[in-house]
Formats: sequence, structure tokens, C-alpha cells
Amino acid sequence: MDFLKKLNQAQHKAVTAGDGAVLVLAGPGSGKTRVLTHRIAYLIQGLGVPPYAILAVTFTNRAAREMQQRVEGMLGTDVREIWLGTFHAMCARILRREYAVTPYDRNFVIMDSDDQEKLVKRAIDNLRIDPKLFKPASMHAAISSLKNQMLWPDDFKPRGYREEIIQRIYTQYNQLLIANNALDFDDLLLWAVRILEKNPEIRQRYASRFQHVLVDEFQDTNAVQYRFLQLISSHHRNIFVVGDEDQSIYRWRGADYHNVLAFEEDFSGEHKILLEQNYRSMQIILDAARAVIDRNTQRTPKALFTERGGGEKITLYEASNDYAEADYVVATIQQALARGVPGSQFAVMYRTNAQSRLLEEGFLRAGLPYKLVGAQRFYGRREVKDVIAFLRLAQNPADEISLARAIGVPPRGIGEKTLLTLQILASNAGLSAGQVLMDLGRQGKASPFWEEFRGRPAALLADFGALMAAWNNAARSLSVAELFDQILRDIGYEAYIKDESEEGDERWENVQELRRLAFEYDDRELTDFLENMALVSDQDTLGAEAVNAPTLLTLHAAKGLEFDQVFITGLDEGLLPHSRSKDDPEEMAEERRLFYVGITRARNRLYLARAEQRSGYNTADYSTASRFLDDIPEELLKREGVRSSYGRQSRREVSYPSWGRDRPAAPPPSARKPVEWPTSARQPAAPRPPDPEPESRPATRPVKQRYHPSQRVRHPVWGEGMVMNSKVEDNEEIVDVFFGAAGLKRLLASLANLEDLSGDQEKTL
DNA sequence: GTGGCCCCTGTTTTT
DNA sequence: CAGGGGCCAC
Repeated sequence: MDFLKKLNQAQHKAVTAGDGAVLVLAGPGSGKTRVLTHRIAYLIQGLGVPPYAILAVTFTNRAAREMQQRVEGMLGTDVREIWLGTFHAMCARILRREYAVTPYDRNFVIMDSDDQEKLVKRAIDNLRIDPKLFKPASMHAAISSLKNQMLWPDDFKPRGYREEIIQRIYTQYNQLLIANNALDFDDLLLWAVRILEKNPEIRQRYASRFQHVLVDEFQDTNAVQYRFLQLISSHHRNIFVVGDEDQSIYRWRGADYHNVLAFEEDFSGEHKILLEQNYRSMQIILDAARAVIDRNTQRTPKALFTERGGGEKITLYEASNDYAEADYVVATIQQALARGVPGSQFAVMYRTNAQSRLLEEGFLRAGLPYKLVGAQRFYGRREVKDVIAFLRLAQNPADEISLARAIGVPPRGIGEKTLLTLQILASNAGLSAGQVLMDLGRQGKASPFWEEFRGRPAALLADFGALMAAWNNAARSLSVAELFDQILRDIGYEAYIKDESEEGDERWENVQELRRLAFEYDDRELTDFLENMALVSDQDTLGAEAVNAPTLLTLHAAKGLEFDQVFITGLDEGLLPHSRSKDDPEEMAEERRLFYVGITRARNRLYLARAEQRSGYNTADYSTASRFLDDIPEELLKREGVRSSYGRQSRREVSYPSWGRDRPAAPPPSARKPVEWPTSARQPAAPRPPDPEPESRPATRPVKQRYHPSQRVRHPVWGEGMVMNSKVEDNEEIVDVFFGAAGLKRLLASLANLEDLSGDQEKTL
């Protein structure tokens, strides 16, 4: 086992740790994936554990694929017998086998988010609830949040009217899912846990099979996933988890990094191993990262170090607007490309997907190729969803969301009214709409349902029903690709979608791309194909590996990746940290972690960028620099752009973006100055615009700063609160405090009479 | 029943 | 600003 020799001491200790529970806390770039893959190889080759007795779970398909490839590379053998995949995929696999103890049958489909929301809408309509008062999107979010907390409709005790309504919608929505033989993402986990909990013999079968359970990104587990791990490892109790609290960025999805702490209690006799050596980044990048993350409390302190000393200063480019920001990024990359740097070494990151647009336009204008990760690029396309709907219908005729979509493609003269009649008829007969349709198709006039649709609609329905029945049969005998072709032929999809326009050609091209994917499933079932379509979705961009081009991606999507040169854009208050996080210290801490994740993706060079003004709609008129920039020591930075000559921007007027639309614009003088890249970067210091206030640089601080973020304080009127931010300006300490009762307040420390409660802060852990 | 137009609203991250 | 839903005309 030569591969062990290449590990450092901590890594080696982790990889060869004995049985029981092992917790590896791994800082960024410390070889987390390496440890996981080596551990698997060690178990198989060193300890003789059979591959089928190993379960390794990740959060993304990309991580799973990478692990599989690396392990195969190390062992030189096929390791497909390992259960290696995402939580969702592993749970789906269990469900596909154990469906008999659920209300589902083997052909269940997995609903994507769009379909989930449509089903919620249907639940709301069924209950005669006003969808304007209880919006499907927000109801869907509420339901998902409950599911993530492992609460079934009956477990949840509503407090107040709104929650009662939520409970009713949740109950109805779950019933609809079952009636449609469909599960949502959360259900995959929830049902897997339920099966294991309620069926001791099934639990025993899986728990005794998996001698070793390994978990990646453990800090991102939610309550359900945590429970799943407990159950599945309950026999052998060998569970090996790696994670990093500082990289927990999925709180909104129910992830709880406190699971790291719970792990130490729940899985007794655990070893804890810290990986602190970073092999990725230059020292200067780690310094910045550390300055940013150190502001968060509630973390295991890690002494991250690297032997990659030094490094170039971090560039902070302040653009006057977002176009200039994008131009700066593109031009900087373009210059490097001209020097022969490969495009694939660059990544451009941002907080929200919408930010990618200007960047894309910039790249297009410059004639540079780029890779875009995620953002519904392919799977969200109408034509792709159309074809998938037909395939899903072929597999599972009970899927009414797909039926509703498919029956109107191309338009067949069957509208909402007919569909409603059909649904009522079906439910009276105790059947699904699909079954009624197929009966009409098979029996025509002889069908007991024929009479119910007088005249024209009956024939139309029967026609479609006949097609459905044929596809349903074909799904059992034909390969995925053959079925694909048959469906497209039957409905004349090519003619329908190719409407002489360029857009039509593009759509058809997408259909062809989907067909190529279908061909890869030649030796597998339709179920597998559809399951992958539902679970793989965006992150693993298709065939992107080959292109030598910069990658554009969200900060979330960047986790687990590394690049030579990283640009993080949009470092403005309201964007990063996002305005939706401003009232909640926990969420604010997560925004900080997100920035930390972004910084630590960089190997050699880091660029930060922001724009004083963002175009488009409804954004703030003039934004302030992100508070996180204040935490990076000035000596690590090289400033460029609009304010480069003034240094740190005064934060006197911290204002959140007004999401309203009628704010009178009062541009700061500097923003009126047109700035063109790249000249501006080299511009000599422009004369300072008139400014009523003297620049307050942090250099001299006669007033001592007494408060820091996350500190707990008590105010005589507003009670207990948490300090969000504090700064010294004009000899005054200005503190932003979030009070549970009163919200965010800005106070002068000298006047506010705040009581420091930080002594009992540990309790909140 | 279908297609087109207008208004409204919602604005984060994703398996 | 853009996508979705509602409303109107064919």
C-alpha cells in the first residue's frame, strides 16, 4: 500500500484510524477528499473489507464521481460495488428496493422543484385556500423546511393560524405525492429513514451489510441525514466523517453544523483528528481567509498553515458600476490569457446566479469562451422538460404533473376544463387520470368512461390515452433511447419544436443532447435515467471538462473546488452579505463562511471586486463595500479602481440596498466620474471630490472599541441583543445591535448604556 | 381551447 | 427586468 506513504502524519492517522467513530475536521485544502479516498482504498486493500460493505455518502454528484474515479485509480479495479453517491441517490436506491413497505410502487418518479411547486399549488387549490394569501412558493419552502427537520404532517404542532394552514397544505401535498406515485427531494431521505426506523429486519439487513460508513461534508448534514447515518451505521458502528464547520453554507436547507458537536456525543468513543496543513493556497490568501473567518464564534479553532509562503497581494477592484466590474474581470483574464496562462485556471464567483449575466456578456463581447456551472442551463429548458415529462409518463402514468404538461404538447385541443372533468371522473372511480386515459385508449367506445365525454373530447382523450398505453408498454421492452425516439415520432416533436427560427433550431439541438444522454443508458432502465435526470441536474455540467476556459459559478457551487486564480465579485453590502441575511446573526455568520469558502478556493491569486452602483432593477442606488472587506488587513490588499487612491471607504453611511423603487438618487460624487477599464486602473489619483467629513482612517483610534460582532449585550429598553457590527468613527464607537424584540438598532456606545453579557456567551453553544 | 398581451410581483444559495 | 398568471380576442 504505497499510497499511504504520501500522506502527512495527521492524514495518515485519519486514514488508518481503527474501528468506531472517527471525526476528521479538515480545513480547506488540507486533503479532505484525499483522506476519504485513501481510507476507502485502505479498508479494501489493507483490511480486506469487501467493496459492497462500504457506504460512502456525499452531497453532490460531482464529489461522488470524483471519489469513485480516485479510488479506482488507486486500486486499479472497478469499485462499482461500493455504495458511493449522494444522500439522495443512496436513499432512492434503498427505496427502489424496499418500496413494498411504502405506499409507493417501484416506478415512482422524483419531482423536481418546479413540479413540487405545481403540486403544492394544486394542494392549495384543492383545499380552496387563496393562493394569493398563501403563496405556493412560500408554502413549498415551509413544507420543505418541516421535512428537513424530520417533521411529518402529524408531528408538527401548529402555533397560530398560518401554521394551521401550512399543516393542512402539507398533509394534502403529501397525499398528492402518494397519489402521483411521486416523491420530492426531501421525501427520498424521509422515507428512507422511516423505512429503516419502522422495519427492524430491513434496518438490520442494511446496517449489518455496511461495515463502514463514510461521510463527506459532514457539517452540511441536516436532521434527517444525521438520523439516516445513525440508523445505517447502527450495527457495526464504524462511521468516519469529515467536515469543516467553517464551510457550512447550507443552513437554509436545514443543514446544521452543530451535528459536528452532536456527533462527539452520539457516537461514543470517537477519535477526533484535525487536518491543519493547507496544500492549496499561498500564505497571503490564508491570511485573508483567516482574518475573515476569525470573526465567527462557535467554531473549533484551527491553526491552518501552509508551506506555500508569500504570494502576491490580493487585488481589490472597486468599480463604479457592475458593467465596469465585469469588464475588469474579463480584461484581467484576457491579459493573462495573452501571456499564455490557460483559461481553465480561472474562476469567477458570485453570490447570486443573476450576477452571471453581465459576466457572460463580457466574455461574449471579448470573444472568450467560458464555462457556466448550474443555473438551470439545460435541465430547466422547456424542450428538455417536455421530453422528460413524456418519459416520466411512460414510466409512471399516475404522474399528473407530467400528464398536464404532456397532453398539451403539441396542443391537442384538450384544455383545462376537460382535464378537470377527467380528474374528477378518475378520482370517483378510484383511479388515476392516466389510468382512465389509457382505458379510453384501449377500449375506445367500449370504455365505461366514453359516455362521460360527449362528442369531440372523448376521441381526443382516447387518442392520447392510446399513445400513453403504447409508451407504457414500450417502457418495459424498449431501451431508453428507443422509447425516446418512438415518443418523439408519435407526437411529431421535431416539426413542432423547429419553427424555422434560430431558437427552434437551438431547442432541437437540446433535444438531441438529451437523446445522447439517453443513449448512455442503453444497458440500464428508464427508472435509472429519470432518477439521474432528477438528481443530477445542474452541477455536473455536461462535457465541460474538455473546454479550456474560465469557470463562472456561484460561491455555493464552488465548494470543494480549487483554481489557480479566483475572482470574487459583488463584494457589496446587500449582495455579499446578502440583504436577506442582515437581520439574523446566524445567517450573517453563514454569509461570512460563504466568503471564506470563496477565498480558500484560490491557489495563487485572489481578486476581489465590487461595484458602487448596480444596474438593472430594484437594486440599491449606491452600495457600500461589503463589511467583510473591512476584516481583511490593509497590508494584504492592493487597491484598484474608483477609490484606489483613498483607501478604505468610509462606512459612515452604511445603507442597505433599498429594494423599493422610488428612492431619490443622490449619487456620491465619485460615482459620477465615468470610469473606463482598463484606463481607470492606472489613472493617477483624481482630485478628491468635495466631502463634508474628514476621512476617518482606522489608523488613529483615540476611542477604544468595546464591542465586537456576535457579542451579547443588554439594553435598558430593548433587552438582550447581539452585536452585529461595531466601528469607531469620529471618536465615537457606533454599534449595530440586533434585538430579538426590536430588530436591528444603531447605537452610540457612549450613550446607549449597554451591559456586556459576553460572560455567559458559551451557553449558547 | 389557444395564443397573445399586459400587469404584477418577486427577487439567494440547491439535492 | 423577466417570468408567470390573468384576461381578452379569435
